[in-house]
Amino acid sequence: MGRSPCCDKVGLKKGPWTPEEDQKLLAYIEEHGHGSWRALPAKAGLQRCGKSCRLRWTNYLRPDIKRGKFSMQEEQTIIQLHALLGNRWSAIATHLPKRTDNEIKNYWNTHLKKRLDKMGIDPVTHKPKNDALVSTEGPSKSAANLSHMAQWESARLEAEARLVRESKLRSSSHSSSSLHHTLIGTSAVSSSSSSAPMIPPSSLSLDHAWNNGSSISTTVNATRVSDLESPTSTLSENNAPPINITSVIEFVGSSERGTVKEEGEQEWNKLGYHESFTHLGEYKDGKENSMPFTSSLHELTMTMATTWGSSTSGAHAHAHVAEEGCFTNLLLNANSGARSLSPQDGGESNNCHDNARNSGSGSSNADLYEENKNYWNNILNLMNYSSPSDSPMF
DNA sequence: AACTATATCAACCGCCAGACA
DNA sequence: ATGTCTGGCGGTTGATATAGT
Repeated sequence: MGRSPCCDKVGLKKGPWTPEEDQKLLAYIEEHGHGSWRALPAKAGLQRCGKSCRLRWTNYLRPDIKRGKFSMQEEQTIIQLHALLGNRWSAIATHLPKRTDNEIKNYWNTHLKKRLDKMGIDPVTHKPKNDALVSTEGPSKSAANLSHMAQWESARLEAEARLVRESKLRSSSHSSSSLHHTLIGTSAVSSSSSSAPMIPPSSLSLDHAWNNGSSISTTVNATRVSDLESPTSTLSENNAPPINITSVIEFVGSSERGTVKEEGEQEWNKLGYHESFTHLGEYKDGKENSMPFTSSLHELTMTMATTWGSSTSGAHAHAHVAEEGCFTNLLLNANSGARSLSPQDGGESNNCHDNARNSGSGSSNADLYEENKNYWNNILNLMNYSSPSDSPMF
């Protein structure tokens, strides 16, 4: 049974919106909230379908949208999240406040994908195209781990989104149709400022459970989140990392703590990417959070590969992972991450890296490290030498 | 100046999942 | 249990802008 169209297409306008239409839509939503998108066009006096109105609002008219060029930090975040989540633009957008999924998608397709491609990196797998790396555990081991972790991250994001929706419903049930409430409700995640929590209080229990569970299976059971669906995993449950929602949020928030210059004024070298990866082991000033977010996904993948890969049946190593929240800590602990990228260096390291090292399987892991290091050095160096404005890649 | 190629991005389309009757 | 409605998502298109010849 096919579904009926969202609205009667006959006589409805399509194509670019006029300022007058924008004004009508804005005025209506300011006064009444959007309510039912299907019913909105008639009420607002627009010859558009509800879907078109919703898109126009969410992608363009919403007041909490940041427009203009993406900062280097935003680019970095997109690349890393894309490596983790794939083309899940809405999920990526939740980690880039004030950016819409459509905008991120466009930016990826027109800028970042091409850039990675020209660098010889497969924008889908985020691996070098001529990747000949084959670990002794098999070529798919780390990929499988990453995929598995991505599944959990995806599930977490979905659960998070559901909780946001629930919170939105709750808040809307207590509100009139004022724009204020509408805005809060429709952008509970993406509109958060650095001082505002990105997730509703209702998700804290989930966060807590994710953080404290000793295994995914018990964690999920303990949360009693009725609609939290576990993804179908290709690995045993014991390999799954706990996901720290708060940490992931902080990871995004931390990227905003720094002075983010708009309109592409930032440069990679100002962020210290180049230095952090070319002077491994050095620690600029020793202050926590003083270095911008430099943790690489590839390093993360590497660490997961070594940690999980070597602990497939090792409860001990897994317990470490669960307790320390390695995944998100890696995202967060840029400093220690940069310090301890090499498996051979004698510098400080966090527990995750200790785990990776202690449980690693020798030379194959070292090779993997080298491969990963080269991969991200490539990305970061190339980006460093090619600011968007003068990039030879465009 | 005219034409063509390429880049950009707003908007559309089709599909899906959840809610609801 | 089933069908319909609705909102949301990701892929794609097409109009416009810009660069190159």
